[in-house]
Amino acid sequence: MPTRHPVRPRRSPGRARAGRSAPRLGTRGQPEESRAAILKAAVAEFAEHGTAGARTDAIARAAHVNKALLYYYFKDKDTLYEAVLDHVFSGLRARVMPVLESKLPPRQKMLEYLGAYFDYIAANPRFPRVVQAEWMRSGAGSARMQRVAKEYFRPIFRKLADLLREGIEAGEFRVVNPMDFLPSVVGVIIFYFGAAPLMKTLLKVDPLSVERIRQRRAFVLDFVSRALFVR
Amino acid sequence: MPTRHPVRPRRSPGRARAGRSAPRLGTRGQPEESRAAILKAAVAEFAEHGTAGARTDAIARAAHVNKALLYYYFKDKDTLYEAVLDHVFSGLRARVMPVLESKLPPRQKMLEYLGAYFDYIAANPRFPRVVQAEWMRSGAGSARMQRVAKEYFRPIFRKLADLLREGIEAGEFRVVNPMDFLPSVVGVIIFYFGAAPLMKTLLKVDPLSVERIRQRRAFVLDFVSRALFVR
DNA sequence: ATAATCTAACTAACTAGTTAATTATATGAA
DNA sequence: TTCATATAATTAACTAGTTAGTTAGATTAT
Repeated sequence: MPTRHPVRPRRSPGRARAGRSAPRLGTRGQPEESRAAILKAAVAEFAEHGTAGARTDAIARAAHVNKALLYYYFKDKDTLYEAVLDHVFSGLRARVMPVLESKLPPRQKMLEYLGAYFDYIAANPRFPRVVQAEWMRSGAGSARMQRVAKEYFRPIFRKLADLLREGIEAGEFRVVNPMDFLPSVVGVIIFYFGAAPLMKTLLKVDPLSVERIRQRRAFVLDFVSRALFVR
Repeated sequence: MPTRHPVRPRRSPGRARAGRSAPRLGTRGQPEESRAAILKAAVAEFAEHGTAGARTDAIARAAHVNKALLYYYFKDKDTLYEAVLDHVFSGLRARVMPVLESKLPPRQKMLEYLGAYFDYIAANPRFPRVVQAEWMRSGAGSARMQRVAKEYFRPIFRKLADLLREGIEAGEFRVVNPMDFLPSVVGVIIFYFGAAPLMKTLLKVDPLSVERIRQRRAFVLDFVSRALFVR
């Protein structure tokens, strides 16, 4: 028979983890911080194990929070994942939209966009993993992804399509189909970080070292520039 | 209490799904085909739901096979997934290595490689999804991924690094770090297929139509050419 | 017969989510 | 200032449902 009804010595409730150095989140005081800790832990857990593989217990543990609190702040696992997606993509949008709405000339605007996108991912190398997992799901796109697409990607995509048209008309860009060019760029930026663990074992280099990331950034901008800009 | 001990009317064993049109695999006759059917179903299931989300019941059902047969051919879910990885990557290696071992001049060899890679993925658009999920797991790379890396990626990577050196020395390629160039190329090729569902909802086009794939292929070769080849 | 191929039914373990409290703080009346 | 109290924040322990994997046997070609 399995070990149901564990007879562990019970601590008096509400005073768990007495001697810990952790600042004892929650207990009326740091609700914002508890929520944030849960979200942060969720990002890590979803990134590591995917939507289905992520364990709510593990998230709660990593956030130093009781599991029920997770359901107090977020309706269920799915809602939590949705919050993670919003966190990731609203962050991206916040970095990238100002650039796209600026009045820079096409060439410069494109370079600024690439840099902003790259920097955001480089600062949060886990994010690609969080996304990809769901990204590529279900033939027509789940209702959830539909929402994310409309809320975050459509506006960015529109601006970028405008930028491409503008640059092409000005004779600065080669003629490219946005449907081909834009996912290619995202692929170049994102894939490196996804493949980082693999590269670490294959080569003997740390693909995420500061120096490497600096080189990588330069490479990406150069790579895309050569493919897009008219010489 | 849950519905344990279901009292469904039992069919005589060994004669399940009587009136079905399915060719009734197995029962001493088509062991190869049963195995293949399981593997094929597993590819689809792992692609759609990831390692953790994939359901062995669903795989068995899709393969028109009893679940226990799945464990007869494959030790466990993990082993099945490993078989899926081997299937996917050995196929890739088979397409790509002959090109890399040929005696074509660098420029042409690179284009042939790109085309071969692209065609393999285009013919199996589910494969990127199967891989990515595991691809980007666990900081240092799981023991499983370690194996896959050594068996499939290292030889391909070596040949490609040689090709790059050769092309650079011949003055045909710009000077690029393989660590930057190669993952970029893979990203460009793969990402489009992963993002296909999303693009389908965002735009009103089928990203996987024959015509679209033809265009995409040309774009990818051109995109990479401009970034790599000296003009 | 017998060994390879295949199956219905089962179980042990896991996991998302719930429940019924418990604690701390802010608020406000006395 | 003090004390009751509402309520926001938090928890230990539990449960219902799911799922990987097993068992004990049934077919069937040779």
